[in-house]
Amino acid sequence: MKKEDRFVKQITPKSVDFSKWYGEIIRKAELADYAPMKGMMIIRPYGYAIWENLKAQLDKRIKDSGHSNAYFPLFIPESLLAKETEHLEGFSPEVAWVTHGGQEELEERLAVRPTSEAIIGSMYSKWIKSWRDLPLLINQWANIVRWEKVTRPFLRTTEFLWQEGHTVHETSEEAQEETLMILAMYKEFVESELAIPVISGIKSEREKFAGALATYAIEALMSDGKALQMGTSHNLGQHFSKVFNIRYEDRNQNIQYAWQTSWGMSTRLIGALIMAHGDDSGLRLPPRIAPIQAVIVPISLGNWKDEVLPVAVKIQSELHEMGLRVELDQREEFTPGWKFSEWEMRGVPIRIEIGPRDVKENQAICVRRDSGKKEPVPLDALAVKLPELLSDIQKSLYAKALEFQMTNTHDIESYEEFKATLEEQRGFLRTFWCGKTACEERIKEETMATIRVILLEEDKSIGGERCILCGEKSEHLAYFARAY
RNA sequence: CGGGGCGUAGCGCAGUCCGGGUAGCGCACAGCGUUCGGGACGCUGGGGUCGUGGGUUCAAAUCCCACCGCCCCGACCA
Repeated sequence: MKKEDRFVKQITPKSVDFSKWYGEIIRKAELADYAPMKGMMIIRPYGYAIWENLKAQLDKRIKDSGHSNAYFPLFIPESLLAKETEHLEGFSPEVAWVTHGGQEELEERLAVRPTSEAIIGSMYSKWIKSWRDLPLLINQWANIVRWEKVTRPFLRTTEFLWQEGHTVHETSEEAQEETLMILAMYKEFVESELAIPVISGIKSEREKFAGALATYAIEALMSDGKALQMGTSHNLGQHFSKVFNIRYEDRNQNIQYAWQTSWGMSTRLIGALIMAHGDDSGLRLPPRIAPIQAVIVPISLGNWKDEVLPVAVKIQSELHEMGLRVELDQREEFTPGWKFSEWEMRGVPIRIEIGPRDVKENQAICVRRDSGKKEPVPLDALAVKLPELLSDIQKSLYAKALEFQMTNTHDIESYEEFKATLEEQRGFLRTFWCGKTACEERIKEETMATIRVILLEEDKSIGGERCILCGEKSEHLAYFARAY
C-alpha cells in the first residue's frame, strides 16, 4: 500500500512486525482485551458479535445435518477421565484440577474439561441399548480449559469457546462417513462464511487426537505464511466405547461396541479471520459474518443535521428493513475523517458517505474496505447495489486468499529445496513422506515444519513417489508448514 | 520450560545508569467555543498505592535484596 493511501496510522504495519500488528488489531478494533490472569482474555462485544455470527452459521449446518444440541458438565471426575489412558496422557499436562469445595478437600479431584469425550461417553453408555438408539448425533457449545504454557489471544488461550460434536454409530463405516461428512462441512463453512480457503486431509499418527483412531483436519495459510489448524474431525473407532462400555444389541441380536466420532471448531476462527484477511489498515471482515456490514458516515458540513442526517436515517432504516446490518455513525465529537479510519480499522466491508453535495445530487458514496474503491450510487439504487457489493466483497476476499494460498503452495522435490523454500518464503510445502514418525520428527527438528495434513486417497493424482527425507517409496502426499 | 524485553494516569512513553530532593509529556477523557468530503483547533479541567514486599537514607520511581506479573522469540498443543 502506498504511503499516501494508508489512512489508518494507529497500528503497526503487518509487514513491519506481524505479531505486534496482530495484537494491536485485537485491542484497537476492540475484539478482545487481556484478562488479569495469564493466558486469559475478555472477548469484547465487537469480537463476540463475530463469534455469534460464526456460531449461528455453523449451528445451522450442524442442525441441518441431523445433530441436536445438548449440554454436559464443566467438571469431569478424575476416574472418568483416566479410563482411556492414551486420552488422559495426551491431555494431562494441560488439565486444570479442582481440589476443594469451599474449605473441604474433595474425595476425588475434578478436571475442568479439556474436551468432553469422557463425560459424554459415560452418559452414552446409559442411553444406548439397541441399534434403534443409533445413530446418536449430539453437539454441544461450551467453554474448555487447557493449561497452555504459551498463549496468544484467540489462537491459544487457557479458556476458549468451541463446539464439540459427539456421535455414535452402528458400524465402522458409518462412523467414518460421519467423520468425513463433518470435515467437508467444516471446509464448506470456512470457505463460504469466513472466505478462507482451506486444505483438508488426515493428520499423521503423531499429530492425531489423543485416543482417536484417525484425525482429519482443515488447515489454512495465514498471510505471514504460517499454517493454522481451523477444525478437526476424529474417527474414535471403539476406543471410548470399550472403556465407557457403550454397547448395543445389533440387528442380528449380537451385543456390540458402538463406533464413535468427535469434532470441533473454536474461537480460534476469529484469529484466522484477522490473520488471513487483515491488512496494514486493520481488519477486513467478510460481509457474511461482519457484525456491521455497512456504516453510514454523514458528512457534517453546514446545516447537516437538517439536510443530511434525515436522509442518512432514511437510508439506514431502508437497508435495515432488508435485513442488512447497517450502522449510522452520527457521533458529533468525531470528524468524518476520524470515523473513516476507525471503521476501516474495524473491518466494516462498506462505508456509505453522505454529505450536502450528495443530498443535492440524490446519491451516496460507497467505499469498499477490501479495495478502497469509491463510487457514487443513486439513493434509490442503494437497495440493489449494496447486496451486490457485499457479495462481491465476500467473493473477492476469498479469491485474494486463494490466490495467496496457491502462490504460497510449493511442490517440493528435494530436502534441500524443502529447507530453502521454508527459509525464503514459508507457505505450504507439498511433498511425499514415507509415513515413518522418525522422518517426520527429524524434519520438524531441522526445519520447524510439521505435517499439517496428508491428502486423502481420492485426492491423490499420483502414487509411488519417494519420501523427501529418506527416499523410501511413498504414497503419502503431505502438506508441511510451520504452524501456529 | 529456556532466551530476550518490559512494569510510572485508560493507552504509548520520558524520568532510573552517571547525579536520591515538588512525578512529567503525547494521545485519550470532561467542559466551553470554533470546526467537519481522509484521524481538526483553541482555552480550561480531572485523573498516579511509580508492579509487590522488605531494606539503606533526613529524604527513594531513582540505590540494595526478594518476589510477582505481562509481552515477544524458541521446545509441546483447538
